[in-house]
Amino acid sequence: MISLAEENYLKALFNLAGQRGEVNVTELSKQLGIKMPTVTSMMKKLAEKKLVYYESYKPLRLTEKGKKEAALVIRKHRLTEMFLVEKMGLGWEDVHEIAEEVEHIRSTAFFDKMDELLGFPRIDPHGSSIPDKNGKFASIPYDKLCDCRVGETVKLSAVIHSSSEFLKFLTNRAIRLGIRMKIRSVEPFDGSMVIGYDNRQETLSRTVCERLLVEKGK
Amino acid sequence: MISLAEENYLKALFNLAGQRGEVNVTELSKQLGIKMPTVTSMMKKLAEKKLVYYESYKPLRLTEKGKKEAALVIRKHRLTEMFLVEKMGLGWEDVHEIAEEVEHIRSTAFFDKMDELLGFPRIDPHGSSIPDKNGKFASIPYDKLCDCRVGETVKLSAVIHSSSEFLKFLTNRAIRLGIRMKIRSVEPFDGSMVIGYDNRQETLSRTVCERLLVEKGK
DNA sequence: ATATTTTGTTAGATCATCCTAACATTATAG
DNA sequence: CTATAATGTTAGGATGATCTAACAAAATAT
Ligand SMILES: [Mn+2]
Ligand SMILES: [Mn+2]
Ligand SMILES: [Mn+2]
Ligand SMILES: [Mn+2]
Repeated sequence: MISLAEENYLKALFNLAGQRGEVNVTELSKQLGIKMPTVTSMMKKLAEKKLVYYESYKPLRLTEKGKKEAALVIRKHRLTEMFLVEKMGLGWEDVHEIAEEVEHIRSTAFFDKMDELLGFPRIDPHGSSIPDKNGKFASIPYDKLCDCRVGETVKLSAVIHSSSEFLKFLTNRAIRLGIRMKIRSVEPFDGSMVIGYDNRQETLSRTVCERLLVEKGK
Repeated sequence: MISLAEENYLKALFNLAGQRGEVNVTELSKQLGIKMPTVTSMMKKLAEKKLVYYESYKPLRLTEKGKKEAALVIRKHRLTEMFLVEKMGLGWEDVHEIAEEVEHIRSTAFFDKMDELLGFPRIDPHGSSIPDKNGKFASIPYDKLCDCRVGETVKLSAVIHSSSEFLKFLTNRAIRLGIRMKIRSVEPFDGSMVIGYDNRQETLSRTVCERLLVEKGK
C-alpha cells in the first residue's frame, strides 16, 4: 500500500526526472517543500519498497515499479483535471490544486468512470499526456516556443505545468491550447518574442515563451 | 484546521447522536472500528478544540461548533454521493465508499460546483437530507416501515444508511426511493411484512423493514 | 592542492494516530 | 448490598511523517 505522502514523492520524482531519469535530493526537497533529511529518510523507505534506487550521495532514480506507480498517480491527477474542466466547467487555472487532493482517492471505479465519461482522453487541459491504466505514456515531442525561429507558425499544444497566475495571465491574453502563433520577431536583448495569433499581437517575455510548448508545421 | 481523522470522528458522533445528542465511547469505538483508548484520547483533543464536550465517564456530546463542522463534512459526503449517482451514473450501492474518501477534499469550490450542477439538491441518493453551507439540516420526520399498520400505503423516502449489500438486495427486488408500498400483512411471529408495490409482492424481514423510511399518506 | 561552498546524511526530537495491557469506575444481577 | 460485568481511562509503546542541529562527503574556487 502506497500512502498519500509516498504518492506525492513518487509523482515529484517522476516529474523532475528528465531524460537522464535522475533527481537530486535538493531538487526533490525544493519541489515538495520538505526538508532534505525528511526526503532522505523517505527515499530509504521507498527503496525498501522497491520503488526507488537509493545509494548514499548518488542521484535518485525510480525503479520500473516506481515509474509505474508514479504514472498511475499522474493518470489520476490528469483525468481529474480534465473532468473538472470538461464536465464541471471549472477553468484550467483552478483545477490543479483540486486535482492535487483528488489524485489520492483510492477507488479505481471513480477514475475509470471519469475516463469513460470523458471518452478516454489522451491529453489533459494543459496539454500533458494522460498515461493509460498500465502507466504507459504516449509522449509527443513538443518544442518550446522560445526555440522557434522568426517567421515560423506553430500550434500551441501544451503549457509547462504551472501556477494559476501563469494560466490566468495566458487567459487574459486569449492564449489557449490549439491556437496558431506566428513569431513576428525576437528581441535579442532579453529573448522576448512578438507573437501574432487570432487577430492580435503580444510581446511575451522569455520566461513565458519557455513555458509554451508548440508543434511546428501544424 | 480539522484533520481527516478528526472529520471522521465528528461525522460518526453526529450520526450516532440520536435525539438526546449523546454518544458512548463504546458505540463510537465500534462505529469507527477504532479501539476505545484511542477514542478517549481523540475526544480530549476535540474537547480542546471546542468541538466536543468531554467529561470522564460521561456520555460524549458535540458542541454547536462541533455539530456545524460535522454537518459540513456530511454535506460534502452527501453532495458527492448525489453527484456520483446523478452526474456520473454510478449505482446507489457504489457511492458511499467513494464519498467516504472524497468528503475530506478541502476545496470548497469543488463541492460548490457539484452543488450548482446538481441544482442545489436537498436530499442524497439514499433519501438523507443534505445540510446547507451553514450546516443547517432540513430534517423531514420519516417513519420506519416496520412501524406502519396493515393496509396502509406509504411512499419509500429514504433508507437507513447501510452496506452496499443491503442496497443491492433492494435493487434486486426493484425497491427504490419514491415507490408506493402497501402493507399487505405482518407476520406476528417475526415481524416480517408482506409488501405490495409496482406490480409485485415481496416478504421483507423485520431487519429490512427497520431500515426503510417512509412517508404516510403520500 | 587546499579552502570553501554546496549537497547529503545522521542523530535526536515532535506530533498525529493508532495499539495492548492494566487499572478504575459505573451499571447490573443476585 | 455486594459480586460481577460492562464501560471507560491511564500508561506505555509503535509507526509514519515531519523538523532542527550537527556532521560528512562531494563539488567548486582560488
Ligand atoms: Mn496539475
Ligand atoms: Mn497530491
Ligand atoms: Mn454515505
Ligand atoms: Mn471519511
